[in-house]
Amino acid sequence: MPELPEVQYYKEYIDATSLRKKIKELEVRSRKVLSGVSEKRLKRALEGKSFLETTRRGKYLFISFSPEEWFYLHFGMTGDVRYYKGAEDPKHARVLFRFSSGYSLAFVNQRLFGKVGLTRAPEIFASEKGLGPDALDLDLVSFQARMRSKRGAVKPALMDQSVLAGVGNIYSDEILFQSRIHPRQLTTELDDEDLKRLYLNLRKVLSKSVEKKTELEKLPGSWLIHSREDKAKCPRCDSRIEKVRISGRNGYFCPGCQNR
DNA sequence: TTTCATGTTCAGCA
DNA sequence: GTGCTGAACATGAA
Repeated sequence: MPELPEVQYYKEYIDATSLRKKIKELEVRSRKVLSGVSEKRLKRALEGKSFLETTRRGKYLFISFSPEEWFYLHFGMTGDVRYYKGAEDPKHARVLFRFSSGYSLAFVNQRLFGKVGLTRAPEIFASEKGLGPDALDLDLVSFQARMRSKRGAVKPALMDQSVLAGVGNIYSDEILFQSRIHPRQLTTELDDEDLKRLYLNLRKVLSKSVEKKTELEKLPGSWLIHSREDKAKCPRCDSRIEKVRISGRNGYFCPGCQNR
């Protein structure tokens, strides 16, 4: 379940569990998730080392194990990380770090759309991938400029990882709902005020979700996230939620709250 | 049995 | 080049 808030949660989870512990063994259960690195090279790079620090950019999570060596993870549509003791490995564990303490850290990724690999630095990786600035590390003026640099509908612009990194399908719907902007509204039709509202709601939605530690049921009842279903009742007005297909993804919005 | 799913990437088209 | 659509990737739930 990985958009920015979930990945941020995994980062904090790793910080709390897995730093400065010696990696006795690295186990690759599915080579499919390896990106640009062989199992052999990955094992050689990491075994005997310890994780030092973590950072996140958009939906990518980075963990250093020497000053210029970073392991990165991307979850795709499914997955998380799990830290546990003993031999009971979680289902769909694709890469496992065995610490000498007897604990393990597992990269869990059911659908195998996830990727892990190595890079010399998160910034280098981000520029190679064309990743934009992190959605929570962006000021209003740059947000406005970057959104305007992208034409077309506002929803795909929000989700474009080269414009800003971290927002996916679910949170883009939430941000647009709270900003009262229709997902098909063109970015060129948005004025400074619209973009400011969008920016403030983006920060609010993402930071509140980070705070609730991915427990969606703890998010306010006024949020769309609980009603992402065609013909569901809008949490704010009497309209019914509608489904729209935009850029190959299904989005949900309220035709009453979100006018064009 | 069919459709759909919190992502990314690529081909084809206007 | 830009934006949009559909498909592919792999697995499971409804």
